[in-house]
Amino acid sequence: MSAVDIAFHGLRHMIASGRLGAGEKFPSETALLSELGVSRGSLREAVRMLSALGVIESRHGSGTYVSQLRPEEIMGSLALTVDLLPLSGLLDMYELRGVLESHTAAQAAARISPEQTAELFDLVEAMEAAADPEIAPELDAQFHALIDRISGNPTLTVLLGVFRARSRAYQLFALPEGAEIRRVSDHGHRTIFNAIVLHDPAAASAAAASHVAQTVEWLRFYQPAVRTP
Amino acid sequence: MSAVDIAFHGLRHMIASGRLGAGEKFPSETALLSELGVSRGSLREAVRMLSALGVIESRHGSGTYVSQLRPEEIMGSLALTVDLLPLSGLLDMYELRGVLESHTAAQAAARISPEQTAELFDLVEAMEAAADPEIAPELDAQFHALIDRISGNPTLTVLLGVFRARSRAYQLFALPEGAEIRRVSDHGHRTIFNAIVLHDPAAASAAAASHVAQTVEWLRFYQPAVRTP
DNA sequence: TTATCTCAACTCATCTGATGACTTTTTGGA
DNA sequence: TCCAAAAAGTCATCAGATGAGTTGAGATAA
Repeated sequence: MSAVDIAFHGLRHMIASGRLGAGEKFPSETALLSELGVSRGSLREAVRMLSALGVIESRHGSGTYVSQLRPEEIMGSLALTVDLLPLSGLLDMYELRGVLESHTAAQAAARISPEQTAELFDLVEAMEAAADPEIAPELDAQFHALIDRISGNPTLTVLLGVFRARSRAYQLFALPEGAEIRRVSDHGHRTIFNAIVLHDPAAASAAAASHVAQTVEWLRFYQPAVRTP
Repeated sequence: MSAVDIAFHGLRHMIASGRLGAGEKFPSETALLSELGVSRGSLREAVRMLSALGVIESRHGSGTYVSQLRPEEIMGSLALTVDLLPLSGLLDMYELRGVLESHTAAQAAARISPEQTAELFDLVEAMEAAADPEIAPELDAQFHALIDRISGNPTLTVLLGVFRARSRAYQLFALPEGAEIRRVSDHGHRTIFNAIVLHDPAAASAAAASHVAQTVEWLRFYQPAVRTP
């Protein structure tokens, strides 16, 4: 077991064993060095690992703390990695996304309030009216994010946000066929919207699944290159 | 932007930009130092971060490589973190698990082969017959894992495995009420099994959802302490 | 020629010491 | 009592040295 592994599991165990709870502060670097029996470099690498995973946070000048350990934060750690997956191996993940989108759409249909209905309506209208090819994808994301939020599960909201950001990088709307794709996409949004507003979970679920399936079709067919800013 | 951030995003960009593909080797530490303009310590911390996220791998004496970038590997990086979440904030995640279990059960019902049927049957029988309280949870895990595998999506298999490992740490069967819990649990398994064997996706989906919901009920009611080995 | 062994070069792993930068607490004065 | 400056504590970063594992070229023997 390497020095970094010792430090990593040592730190992790402090949380798993209940010695430290969410938000609590670790002993100082110096104290941890002697407790874990590794050098400062190894300890710092272990801290960075747990930090990348969203489990702990280091604050310069203050100390190192256990994070709030909220599921949505943990899922958020996927954001920087999902973008790196090649399109080829991504279809499994789209199946996952389809299942989850169906679920949030159904939940939203069951729970949406009048105020939220108005908000969602505004987004659909704005999306269909958007001429700017920069704005359309942004509204698209907002539309789906709002549905996720209405469904009431922050973890799912974050996870689907991660997936969606990945899709957006492909910029389907910017393809030569972008106009037609947008037309079909907007129609899909309208279908989802109608089902949700009518409080029809089954229809919303089916519409969302179909919407994702459509996206997968486009990606498989066009295989657009990712934008690398 | 801190030195580690510079190194982290620099490395990440080498993959995102396509300069390095899955399995390819990074330049040596020394070469990266001058390219990224940070010290060895900072570079190593950044490498560890990406390594913890499952994106790259360092091999002692050989070099640092991009991982295979398979979705299931990325999801696997959650294994060490989900176990740390407190029960209180875990219900959102169980909703996620319920949705996914329903899906894999339905998929399995649609796709199961005769050989797989026999295999699954053996597991159900063994589980109901298991007297040893150590073996029962293991067979339980195998039963669900097999269903996931039959459903044909490695990413989902890994993700659900992570969630299930989390549940197992609570050792419901070891409670005073364990015998009754096992009886109900085994009945749930039998229901799921029957639906899958009958190629009835809808029934399988419902049975799986109910099985997860039952688990959540138990956890909420008993709030057992985690086992910390 | 082919197979195997040896060793040098290359690579990551770890430790140590020193310095900088930021935050929090304490302290002293108004 | 309030506020600002000082001090203490903490993480951030760099640089150098040494250890340990891997790899491949070249020597050697079959």
